[in-house]
Amino acid sequence: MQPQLKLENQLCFPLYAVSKAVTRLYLPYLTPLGITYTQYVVFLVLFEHDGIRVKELGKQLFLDSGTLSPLLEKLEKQGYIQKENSGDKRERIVVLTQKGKDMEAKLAPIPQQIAASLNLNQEEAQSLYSLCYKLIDHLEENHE
Amino acid sequence: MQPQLKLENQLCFPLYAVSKAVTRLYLPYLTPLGITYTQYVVFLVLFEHDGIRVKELGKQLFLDSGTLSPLLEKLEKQGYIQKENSGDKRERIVVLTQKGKDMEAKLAPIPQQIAASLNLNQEEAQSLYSLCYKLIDHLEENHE
DNA sequence: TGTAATTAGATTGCATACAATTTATTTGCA
DNA sequence: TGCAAATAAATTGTATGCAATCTAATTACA
Repeated sequence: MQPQLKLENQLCFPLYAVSKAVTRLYLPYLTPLGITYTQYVVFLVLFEHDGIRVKELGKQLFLDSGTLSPLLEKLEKQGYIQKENSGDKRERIVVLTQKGKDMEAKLAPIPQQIAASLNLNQEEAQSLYSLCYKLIDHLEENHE
Repeated sequence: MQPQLKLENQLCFPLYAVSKAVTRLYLPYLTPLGITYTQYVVFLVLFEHDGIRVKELGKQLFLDSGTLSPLLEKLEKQGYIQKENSGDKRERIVVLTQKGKDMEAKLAPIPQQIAASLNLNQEEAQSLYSLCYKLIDHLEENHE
C-alpha cells in the first residue's frame, strides 16, 4: 500500500488517540461528581471568568452554541449555573450559583492526580504543551 | 482561583483542542469524498489489513463496537466494504470491495497536503509524534 | 431614519464516543 | 461430556461536536 497512508506515518492519529486516552483518565474522578469532561472544562473557564458570555465561553473552548446550548441547559437544570440577560438582549451571561462555586474545591485535586498518572517528566510535558499550542494557534488563526 | 485549575496549566486541554483542530483540517478533503474523519482512519487500517476482524480494527483505532458497528454499516451500505463470516461465527471479517480499494488512490494525496498546512518542521512533528505515542502506550497499557 | 447586513444564541440533523447490556458462540474445565 | 465463564459483535442510552438553519436583536450606512 501507499506508505504515506499508513496510520503510523500520520500525525493526526496519535493526536486523536491521545486526546481520547487522556480524556478517559478523567472519568474516574468526574463520574462520581456527576459531570463529563466537557462539563469539566466549562467549569474551569467559569472559575476564571464568572459571568462570561456564551460566545466568549465557546471561543475559549473552541466549541460552538450547538454544543454549548444543550450542555449549559443541563448544568442549569442541575443547579450549577444560571443564565442571565445582559444589556445586549441577544447575549446571555453564564453565572455560577453557590453550588457551582462549590465545585471548585471538589475539582482542585484532580489535575495533580492526572499529572501523576502520566509518564512524562516536566520537560516532556512542557514540550508537548508547547507543540500543541503552536499548532492550535496556527490552525485556529485561519479558522474564524 | 486555584492556579492548578487554570485551563492553561492543564495538558489535557491543548490535547483536546489540537485533536479537534487537526481533525477539522481534513474536512475539506474528506467531505467531497463523502466520508468522515473516523471513516477515513477506518479506511487506512483496511488498506493495511484487509480482511481484519471488527475486534482487531477496534484495537488499532481505540474504538469499540458501539462506534464501529453503525460506522461499518454505513460503509457497507455505501458499497465500500462487505462483512463476511469467519470460522468463528461470533466474529465478522471486514473486506474492502473494489469501490473500497479504489478509495486508496483518492486518499493518497491527503497526508502530504495536511502536513503542508501544519506549521511544524520535521523535528517538531517527530517530537510531537513520539510524545503522543509515549503517552498512548502508557495509558492504553493500563486500560484493557 | 429606515432597512439591509451582522451578530448571539437556540435548534436541527447527522456522526461519533463509549459505558452498559444483550445475543450468539466458543472455551475451559470439573 | 456438560455447563459455567468468556468472547465478539450488535444494540441501547447518553453526551458530545459541528455544520446548517432559524430567530431575535443590534449595527451600519445609504
